[in-house]
Amino acid sequence: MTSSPPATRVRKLPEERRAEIVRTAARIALEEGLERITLRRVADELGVRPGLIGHYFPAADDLVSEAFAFAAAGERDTLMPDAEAGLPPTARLAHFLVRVGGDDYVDLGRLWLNARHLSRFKPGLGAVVRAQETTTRNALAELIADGVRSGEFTAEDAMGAALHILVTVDGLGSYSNDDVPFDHPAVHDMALRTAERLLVLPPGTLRRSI
Amino acid sequence: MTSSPPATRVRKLPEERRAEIVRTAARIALEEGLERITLRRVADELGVRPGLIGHYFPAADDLVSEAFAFAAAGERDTLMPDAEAGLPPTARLAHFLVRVGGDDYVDLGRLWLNARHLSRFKPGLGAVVRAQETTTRNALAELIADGVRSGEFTAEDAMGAALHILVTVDGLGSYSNDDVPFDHPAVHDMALRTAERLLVLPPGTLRRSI
DNA sequence: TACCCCATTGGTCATGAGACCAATAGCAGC
DNA sequence: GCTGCTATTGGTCTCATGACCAATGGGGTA
Repeated sequence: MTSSPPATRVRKLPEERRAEIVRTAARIALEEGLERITLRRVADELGVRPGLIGHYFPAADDLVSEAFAFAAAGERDTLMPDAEAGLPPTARLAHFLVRVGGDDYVDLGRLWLNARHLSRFKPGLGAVVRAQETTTRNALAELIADGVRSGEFTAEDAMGAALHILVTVDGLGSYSNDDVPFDHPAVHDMALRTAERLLVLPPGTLRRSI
Repeated sequence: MTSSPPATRVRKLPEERRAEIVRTAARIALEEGLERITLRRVADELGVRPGLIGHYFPAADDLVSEAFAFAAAGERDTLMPDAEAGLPPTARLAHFLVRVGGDDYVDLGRLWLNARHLSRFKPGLGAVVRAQETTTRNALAELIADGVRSGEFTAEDAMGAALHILVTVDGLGSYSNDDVPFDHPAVHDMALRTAERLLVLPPGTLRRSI
């Protein structure tokens, strides 16, 4: 009955184990929140001992920061189709904004809210958050600049337009944890409509371009 | 040396003690965050024993919710001058948006970020957050409706405009914990300029009206 | 003045966190 | 095949939390 489990000790390559730990922590962060990332919790998920996680991350906060960076970078790649994909800027922007406004975004919106708050207490996480914000901001500004060059968008200041759009996206993301968000026509597609106004696109262009 | 402090036991009226506890917890929340509200911490501030706080708040979460409600309601009264103050809608709106965009708002912006995130784990707090959002939303919509009635503003949908303004305010509030916010003309007075556009006011009207 | 309610004390207990460390066992290189 | 490095184990220690409770004494009331 009280047979202790085999406890067969598996030794992996350090990089492999480390990647596995970060990936697991990122999944926990997305599903349950950054504060649920603990040495014990990650260890349980991987079927190893907590001490091992501590071996790779002597400061638990570093694991939290890295997990957020991993999750945010991975999700951004999903949200913003690369220019290499061959899509025109209008379609790329539309993809981004539609997904960001859609139901699938709730987890990621929550994660950003989570990280932005937690960075108040964890300076390391704050640095990562700001770095991720910079990357997203630059990617969006670049996308807009592409559109201006191709004549699809009209904007004097691509970075200014990107910032404005992101403020709207983050503002809407503030309500990620409201189980019953306030329903009003003004908030429907607010990010899409804001982008169309800023880039001088006829209303409905973005949603239609998908 | 080891003289134990007198431990003079002060007995206060329940309502008085309770109010004192909530007020102290709200101050801690504003200065250090809602998660710093603990029975021990509040007890230390008041010079009483932790058990006493537990007596008034058998569930610690309820103290957190009430502290947030107290802080948010109190700060809103400061931010949004009442109609009774005799100020015209334009000046009242300008006061609100200037303060919300100013440096004094960081603490409150952080608190809202804090509460919106924490409500993921504390349903009771979530209900309070939504109630406070509703109150703010209605107050702003009412202010805008006043302005439309007096002919100062032009808006078909006062609630829609209020929502749009609040999304912008909350979006900007997302960056409350960034020690070095990204500096760009587009974010300067974004809330003010958004309000002027929505309410069909000449640019600069709001800031000038103070 | 005496009584009694209940605000307040001062503990205990269980839980879960991170940090730390000596012992162990995979596994690659000699 | 042996040896040495180190990934991994399995503990321990300390700290903070919330919940719970019996005893105490302040102060209004009879």
